[in-house]
Amino acid sequence: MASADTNDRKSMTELEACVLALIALEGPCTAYSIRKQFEESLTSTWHASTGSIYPLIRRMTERGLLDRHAVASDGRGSNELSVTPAGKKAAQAWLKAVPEWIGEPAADPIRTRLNFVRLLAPGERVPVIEEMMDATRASLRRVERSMDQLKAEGRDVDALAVSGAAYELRARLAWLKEVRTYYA
Amino acid sequence: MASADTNDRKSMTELEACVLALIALEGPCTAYSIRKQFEESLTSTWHASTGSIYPLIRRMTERGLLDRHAVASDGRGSNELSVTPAGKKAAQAWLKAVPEWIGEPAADPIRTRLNFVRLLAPGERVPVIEEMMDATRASLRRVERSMDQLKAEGRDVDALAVSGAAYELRARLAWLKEVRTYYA
DNA sequence: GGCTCCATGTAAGGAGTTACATGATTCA
DNA sequence: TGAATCATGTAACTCCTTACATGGAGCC
Repeated sequence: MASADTNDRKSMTELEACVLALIALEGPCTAYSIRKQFEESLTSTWHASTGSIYPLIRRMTERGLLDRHAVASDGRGSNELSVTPAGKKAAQAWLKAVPEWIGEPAADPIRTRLNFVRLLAPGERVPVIEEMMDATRASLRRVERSMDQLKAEGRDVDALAVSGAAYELRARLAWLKEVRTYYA
Repeated sequence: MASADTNDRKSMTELEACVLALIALEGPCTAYSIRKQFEESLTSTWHASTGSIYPLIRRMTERGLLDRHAVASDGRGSNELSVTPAGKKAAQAWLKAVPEWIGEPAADPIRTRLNFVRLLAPGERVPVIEEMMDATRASLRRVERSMDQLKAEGRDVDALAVSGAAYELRARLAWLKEVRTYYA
């Protein structure tokens, strides 16, 4: 049947797929620049620390998904990374194969915590909820600022992608407001 | 200065805190029942597989946060777990110490993927987006069903907690609709 | 000459996953 | 008596994190 070797490589982690897709989309770039982009990302989930990114790139190169070319003019040993045809295919396959679990609510540490808010003394609950609202509002401001900037740069597609986070944060705020009313 | 020993234990992971808070809230229960609760939870983030839950409980017991009592009447070696006073304090401290990052948008694999949707051929984008919408709708139905059931059981507090997920999913759908329009 | 950024990497360790292993209880 | 469920655990492995280590490039 199908060759278990070329096709059937064990599926990628989210981080691997994410890095691969990023390189596929943004063209040749260094590991360092990828790391920076993750660092500046609004969701801190993706840290892409050195200890994860360099081994990851080695793995992907060994699997034939990435190519690396030393930048001749740079004495620092810079490597430009680009996707191989197989790498591009893999990134597209990752996008097209929508897993069933993907529709699930995202893991939100605020929701997790609020499941247990009754552990606090009655008077302590509302202040905690309000701290969470403040943190969410601060985050929302950052997201909106980032959207404005992207729009100003004419990067409407990226602004639209980021707006997903804004939708989420506004929904969270609406919910927290309801929860606060309940515990007030 | 402050005793580094009693107070200063390295902060808990989300899973540890979650298990601790769960035991604190739901009273004595077995590791098995905790595992079941996580399995049935609507967010599959928390698997709490045997390989994580049992070592975790041992760690927490060693740290003096949990107590375990063998259930005498059970020949299966069942252990009832309960929180120690220190454990309850730790759970409350976890809830009260709202970290700055908590306001950030949650890591949503759908948002992650949609950042890269331009990697697909133009005709492939909308179908993928619609699959994601379907998956989200299915999830929303499950969440709403679960809320109805909780309300029917008079567990309004729990229903309110779950409704946070409904808010998030509806926001995601609204955003996906906008994205679909853009790519249509 | 020294500071900051660019750039790549390793080492030790933690936490979680899957798969395996074992055995009691309950119910048809 | 056999199957499903209750119940606890270990072993091997993967990935990620933090902290460390190294050195060139650009600028004042």
